[in-house]
Amino acid sequence: MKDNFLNYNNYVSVDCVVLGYNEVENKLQVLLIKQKGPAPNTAELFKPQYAIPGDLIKEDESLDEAAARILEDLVNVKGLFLEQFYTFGHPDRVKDPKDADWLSTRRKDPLARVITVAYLALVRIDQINPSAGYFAEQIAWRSIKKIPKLAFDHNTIVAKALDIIQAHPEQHLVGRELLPNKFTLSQLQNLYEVIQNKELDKRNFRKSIKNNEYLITLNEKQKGVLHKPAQYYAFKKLKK
Amino acid sequence: MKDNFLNYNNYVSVDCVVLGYNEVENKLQVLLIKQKGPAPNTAELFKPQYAIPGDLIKEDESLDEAAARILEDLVNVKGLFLEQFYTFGHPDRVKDPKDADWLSTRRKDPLARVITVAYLALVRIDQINPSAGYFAEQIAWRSIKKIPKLAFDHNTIVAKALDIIQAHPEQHLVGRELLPNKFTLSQLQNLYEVIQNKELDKRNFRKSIKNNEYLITLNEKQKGVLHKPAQYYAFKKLKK
DNA sequence: ACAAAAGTGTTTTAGATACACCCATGC
DNA sequence: GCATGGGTGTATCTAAAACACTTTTGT
Repeated sequence: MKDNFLNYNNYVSVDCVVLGYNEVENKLQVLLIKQKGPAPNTAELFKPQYAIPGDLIKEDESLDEAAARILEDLVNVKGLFLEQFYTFGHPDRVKDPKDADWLSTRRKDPLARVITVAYLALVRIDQINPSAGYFAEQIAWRSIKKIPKLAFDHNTIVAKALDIIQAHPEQHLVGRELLPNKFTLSQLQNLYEVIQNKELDKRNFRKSIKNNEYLITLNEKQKGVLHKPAQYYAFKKLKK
Repeated sequence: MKDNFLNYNNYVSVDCVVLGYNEVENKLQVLLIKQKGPAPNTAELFKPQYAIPGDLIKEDESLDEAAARILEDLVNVKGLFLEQFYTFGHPDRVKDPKDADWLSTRRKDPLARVITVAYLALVRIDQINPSAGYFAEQIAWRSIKKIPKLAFDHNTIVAKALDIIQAHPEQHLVGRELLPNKFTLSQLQNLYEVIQNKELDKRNFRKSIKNNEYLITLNEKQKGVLHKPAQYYAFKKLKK
């Protein structure tokens, strides 16, 4: 039982898989940061890697608050869909030699394990303004189909996030975050197709979503398009 | 960024919601422990509470290994269904005065936050042999419908575990853990009814499970029962 | 022969799938 | 008038739900 008096030296972090939807190209992308060197303009001493944004938790904040803080610092947007999905804590997850360099500049004990609680965030790429700065030298959006090698076990974390969003049955929750306030049924269908990674039949799609009824028909149509203008829709407010 | 050199003092624990199925009474129960006093036979100085089994993680073990260790120490069974489901880390989750007493005997810093990674385990009550000992003064099974007030935020943790098992669509995974190697369709139906907390129609139930096909028909029947003997079935092996 | 649980089919309903043409607009 | 994406209906199949009686055994 004495053991309990020791086991105290755990770093705990929150990492965010930020998925952004690019409506124009109809792609899902992940927000990556390029790790910062130990001090400004010393980046050349370093081999910076791409990583997902994350940070150690602060003493007085909950995990949800930490995730919101990281997201806010990075993308300058509040109140988005944000959900904890898994915790990664293998003792070796920060022991890869490729990561030693970065850790040595950031940790009192660079060899100590880091347990990380992973969150999934959904954002509209066109609506946010990610800023390199506190967290990163640079930020970059990368298609979920072409994710580079990432720091630590971040590839595993991203893969798990993608599994989860694809398994998620209540996709209108996802739609709420990734579409503008008013949108056409084609926009909605495109989004669902990207998430599910398959094509959907237009008529069947419209039938099924009109049954499930989380949509309201606005009384506004597209203007200035060179084809039949589409009806705009919006999501019903969620009760509770 | 200096903050990172501080945030080191986190206790990390793993807590296990052990759900046991009692086939005879057809009930789902949760395994609870009664907290141990600071030393043998000093329990009377204490107000021991019920809690779910958990422990701080050790330096060299993964979260999954910690969960398996806790479960093994407690119920003397290996290799059961065991799944991480959520991490609880609110700064106040161990700050309730009711818990101060226990913490003061177990922690170098009794006020430090404890982040706990929660696991769900499924066991057949008749197959295991939980032992009071290392973890607990006593152990107790309690029906999921009558769970007492527990230490820390353990009521919240148990509630979340129950949500998850009920939402879980692949219930045959659950069945594998909670039924004997050979079983009748009525046994399977009883289990599903308890988990879903509703009655199922016998004919429809049999139709649906025979479609989904994860069962094999054994060539053995019940013996010595005072009614028509039932056919035995088994689960197909899962391929990886 | 009776008590007890096992076992079995049909009908109805709702949702999923497959599939092809006309419509409104800008240029 | 033509190019562009928007919008619509029907037929078929599959899955879910509702519902009642006969069978096999032990005593």
